[in-house]
Amino acid sequence: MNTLFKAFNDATRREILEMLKDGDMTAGEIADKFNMSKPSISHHLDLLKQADLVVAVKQGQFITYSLNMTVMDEVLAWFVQFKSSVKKEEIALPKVEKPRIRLQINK
Amino acid sequence: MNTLFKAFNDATRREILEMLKDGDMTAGEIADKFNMSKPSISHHLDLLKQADLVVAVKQGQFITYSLNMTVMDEVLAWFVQFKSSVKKEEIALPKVEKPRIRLQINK
DNA sequence: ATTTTATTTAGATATTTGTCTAAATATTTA
DNA sequence: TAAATATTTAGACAAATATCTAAATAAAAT
Repeated sequence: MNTLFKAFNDATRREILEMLKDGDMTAGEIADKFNMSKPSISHHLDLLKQADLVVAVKQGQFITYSLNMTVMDEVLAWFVQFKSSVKKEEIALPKVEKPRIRLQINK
Repeated sequence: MNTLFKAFNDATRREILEMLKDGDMTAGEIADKFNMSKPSISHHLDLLKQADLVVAVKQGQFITYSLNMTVMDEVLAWFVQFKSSVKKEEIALPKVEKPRIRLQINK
């Protein structure tokens, strides 16, 4: 889970994932969409790969990246499981406020 | 989403969330469960609060933390939406391999 | 009123992360 | 075989992060 959450914790990487929803892309095509050096994008792709969120396939001199939905499902499952295992608390009764005004009896 | 993913990107913070599933806890109770200084835990609680994942309520000298499931639902929705908007690709036909052996006719 | 208890804020520091440029690798084209 | 193209690896550096100790704040107990 650690590697997975780390992968998600960056706007560029999340954008890459969003882009890959519409179909596979080569490293170069991905890099062209960003105002960032190719080595930087390469590094982001590496982190996504480490997290198993994407798969890289070498085709000649190109490397095509595609989404791995299996892992996406795992993350989803983590959240669903989390939600379902939350213990419902008794409804907390509203606390009675300390009165700001009180009856004063002067002798 | 940024603040949210940042909050999730730490094992200690995820553990705190898991702990709160079983019921509300004070800052001190939470800190006692970790081998880490109170200021550090306080900092983690602050990030969880910024992400709206927890709510802090001061009760006398104690501060009680509880889960905010609303935001959990938002994250879940993000993943569900992501999944549902993935375009299905045509099934890639297996590439025909370059034959390693071929019929040779010698004159 | 003073001390104790619960918690946070401030400031310092080591580690991790994101980015860059330059160089290396691998493949295709001329 | 040499040049061009696609991509990664290596190394440097600044910014962000997680952690700590010491000090500040605020409420409760003595």
